[in-house]
Amino acid sequence: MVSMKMIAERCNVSVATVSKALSNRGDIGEDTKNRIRQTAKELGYVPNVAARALKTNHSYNIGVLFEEQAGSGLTHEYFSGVLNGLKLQIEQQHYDLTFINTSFENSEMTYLDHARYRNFDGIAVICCDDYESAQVQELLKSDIPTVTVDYVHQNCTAVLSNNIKGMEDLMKYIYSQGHRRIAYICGQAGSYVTKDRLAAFYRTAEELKLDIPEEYVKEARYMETRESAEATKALLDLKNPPTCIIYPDDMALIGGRNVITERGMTIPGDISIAGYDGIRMSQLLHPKLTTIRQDTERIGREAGRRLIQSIETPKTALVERVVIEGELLTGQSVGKITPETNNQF
Amino acid sequence: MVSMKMIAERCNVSVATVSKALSNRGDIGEDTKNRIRQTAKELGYVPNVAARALKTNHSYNIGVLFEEQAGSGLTHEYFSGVLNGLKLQIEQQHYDLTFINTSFENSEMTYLDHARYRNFDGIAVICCDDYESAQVQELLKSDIPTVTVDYVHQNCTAVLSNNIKGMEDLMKYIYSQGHRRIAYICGQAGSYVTKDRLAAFYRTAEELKLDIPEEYVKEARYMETRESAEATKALLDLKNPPTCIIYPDDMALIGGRNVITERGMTIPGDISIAGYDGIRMSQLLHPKLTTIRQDTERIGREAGRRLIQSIETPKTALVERVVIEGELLTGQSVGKITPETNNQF
DNA sequence: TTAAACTACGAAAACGATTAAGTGAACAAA
DNA sequence: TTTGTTCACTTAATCGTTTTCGTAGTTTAA
Repeated sequence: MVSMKMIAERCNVSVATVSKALSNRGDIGEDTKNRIRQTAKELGYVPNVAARALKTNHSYNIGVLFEEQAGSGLTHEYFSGVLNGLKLQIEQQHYDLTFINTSFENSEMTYLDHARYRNFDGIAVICCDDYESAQVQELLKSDIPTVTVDYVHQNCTAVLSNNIKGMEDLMKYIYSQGHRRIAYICGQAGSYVTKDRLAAFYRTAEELKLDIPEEYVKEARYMETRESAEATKALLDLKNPPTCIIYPDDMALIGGRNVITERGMTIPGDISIAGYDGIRMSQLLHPKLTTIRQDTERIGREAGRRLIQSIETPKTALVERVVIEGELLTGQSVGKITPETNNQF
Repeated sequence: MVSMKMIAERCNVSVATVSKALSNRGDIGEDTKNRIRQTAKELGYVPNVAARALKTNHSYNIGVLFEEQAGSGLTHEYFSGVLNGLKLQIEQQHYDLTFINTSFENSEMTYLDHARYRNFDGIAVICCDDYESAQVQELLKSDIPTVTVDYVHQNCTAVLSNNIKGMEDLMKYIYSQGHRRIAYICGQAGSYVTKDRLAAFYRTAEELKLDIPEEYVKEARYMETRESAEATKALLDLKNPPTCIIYPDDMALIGGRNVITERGMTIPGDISIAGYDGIRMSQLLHPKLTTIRQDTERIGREAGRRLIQSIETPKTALVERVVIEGELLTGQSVGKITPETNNQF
């Protein structure tokens, strides 16, 4: 490997001079600088990041926590979309992205230990089974600049998809189509996302003067088509079934959708359904799904931008709450219905 | 940050002794070793990977090339599945995973430069727009241990999904259901995957004594629903349309599926379709797709395992071709048809 | 008793960069 | 001429490890 030392010898200068020439700062003559840079290029010099990090304590590396139940997190379109946005943004700003190791078979390293070990300049927490766990909390409380997605911690800047507005938009659209009996299969309790959406669901219902019977709200984990199928069955079996069901996400919706079509009901003729996320597939299905598209790339990019900002100018760094708006995709899975339909019971 | 020096002072030994105690090698007394390890734990010592890498030239870090047309590669279920497998495997073996930077706005670093800069012990090439580009070739030819997925280079161990067997299985199953007029919308030429599948398609057709008119083979890029929709239209408009269409992948299939249903045709009543990949959604649709499930996690894991093997025992390292079998999911999108149907023209 | 061998540790160089402080030359001001 | 100031560069310390070699002290062999 070609080092500064070699360049220094070749140019008959000291290593310090080479450093100054390449980093473009410090006192150095114009012509020497050019001569050095030229030779560096000729020799194919690449700086040694380990040496630099050792000296400067600055790794230009961001750690990303991407914990995943069942080990399949990377294949979730929402999270992988966010990760992709994050990656694009930080690469643009000349940082690299390394996964925070989530395997502790033999080692006893915590997330924070791992972050220190790798000398991450900053940390992005994208997805995580249990934010309240000791390990994650230790990480969030640490003094390493950290940004979280869809989770709020006092110490960290958070980028949040506007689930409140999203749910509100969705509800109001459904209402505008004439629906008055709206059910909601929400994702697992304990998640911030669920909490926000559920609160928005109830609040909007109140605003619209809708009565939401207790049995209209079921729980099914995100992405779990079986659970959403079960919940759908329960809803359809009610004495007064809803005219529209909102699902935790587009994938979970499919589970319910299958139950509905198996029963010979049509969408949106006999019942309307709405999803969340706006995954690619949602706009390819027939009928196109009514859903909220989340701008995953934007979420990831904002997270990256803020994180690097707080790394590079710590004094001006604020703990911010950045909210990214979703977009209502009306699709065709929520149909127009007449008032009578709502009162058929 | 607590360093070896601090531990050394606290224990009244030299730094060298601490190093030996913690690395568990070298000559050292049993009791001193324990004393040192104890203090290290108490102080919360974490090794400094930069210093270690600088000295040993071993970063315990794997670079992954994940290049992505349109910047959305991470959301492709196949690739993200492979990446996930890779991540799981190498973390198990105490390596970390860092993305090879694909942004060159201001910098002029090539992939290889970036790999050298980060001192990657090994490289995994998971997905890549153009394997033949100078940059990628430079990387593959370099002396850094490298493993490729679904691409073969003389220097590198390759992990390959068995596209040949997969296509053969698919064809034979379709044939067994009575189909004799089988069309294939293949992915973009230039990809190894396409080449293999296309060759297998023709070879199996020959074996089955099937006649494949030239117009039965169309091209549409992977994941591109519009292009597959166009190709489907062309096929349906033929004087002698096929009774079954094989798509580049499950996602592209949806494009074709929509065209078919828009024309009022039923699947598999009026026409049969088959996909590839076996994405989650494929088994949730009605009818379930006939497709080949690729074992993405296994592919990723194998890639990781072989890569680390060739890093840690370079002498025994072979350039291997590891083939991972897919699995036929029969689904219901390919229907049984009678001989007459095949000869209706 | 003496030499050889072994044990347990320390001293010091090295990895490749950064950076504060120092130095000699050139030049300007007094 | 002397003094002070810039300029352009060098010296040398430093970051936290690893690793080779050296060396006391102890044990064993002759």
